[in-house]
Amino acid sequence: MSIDAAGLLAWYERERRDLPWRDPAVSAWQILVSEFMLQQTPVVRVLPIWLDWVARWPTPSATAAAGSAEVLRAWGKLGYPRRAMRLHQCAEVIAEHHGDVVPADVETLLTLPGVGSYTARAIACFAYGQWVPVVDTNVRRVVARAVHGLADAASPSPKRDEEEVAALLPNDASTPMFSAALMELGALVCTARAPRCGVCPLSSCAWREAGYPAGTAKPKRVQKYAGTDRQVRGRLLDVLRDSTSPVTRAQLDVVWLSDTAQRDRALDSLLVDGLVEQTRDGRFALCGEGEG
DNA sequence: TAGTCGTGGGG
DNA sequence: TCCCCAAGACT
Repeated sequence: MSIDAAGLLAWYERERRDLPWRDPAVSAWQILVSEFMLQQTPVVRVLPIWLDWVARWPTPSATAAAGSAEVLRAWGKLGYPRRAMRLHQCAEVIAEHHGDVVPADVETLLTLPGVGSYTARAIACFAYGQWVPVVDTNVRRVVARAVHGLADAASPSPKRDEEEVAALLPNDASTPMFSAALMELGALVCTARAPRCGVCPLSSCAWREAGYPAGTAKPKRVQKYAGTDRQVRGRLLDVLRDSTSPVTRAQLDVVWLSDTAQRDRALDSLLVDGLVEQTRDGRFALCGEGEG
């Protein structure tokens, strides 16, 4: 079974969200920035950060010229701050080795820090209009349901997933819009929880035709957040983002009093990740403080 | 391959 | 309240 491209595209024209990075005037770099920010992060939280970001640093070289500490501050509480460091590194590589132009081919894109199988293809497709499959969690879910009649996608397998989606793509200039529409359908209608099948534009869906069978996949264990090292890291970084001068160990210690071993482990991991650095006098700061 | 890595909103 | 989830990458 294939996907009803005509129905999908008509629905997309009608219902698509008016997201700023979809404006045709937006540069490949700014699309790349949006893709980094959107990794595992809802659109509504990315919007304000992205708007400020591209106004402040519109090009890779402008981003590279900023210090990584300022980049981490601009990232704010978007989450997964290692993405901000990788975005900064990505800007440096593009500025230094690619003439300040985002590469257009998937192979080269895959060499960039923080660019994996999804992001490389999203840039090639949405920024450069290339015929390449773009497979994110939304696309995998839509295909699992509409094509295979399954409630949930199997565990990701990039090569296999991309081959399968490639076979569904239209062989014309509508490919980028088709991929954007598949993702949009997964985000707005064919959602993970409480899908809105009553308003689905697809003329055929294997899952619907099978009577919406429940999923059989074993429930993937959801990772807790409260009490984890990630929460401790978040609190430590919060202190460092709010201070333009290095802070003492004591100023960091107060954010996590219940488990000192865990607190030490979290701080050490931030140092290892290159998000935090220690000054010669033993205080702590965001990495790259004073640069840029 | 499975675990790690933030954060906050909604059911 | 608690739990699930949101345009993944990396090890």
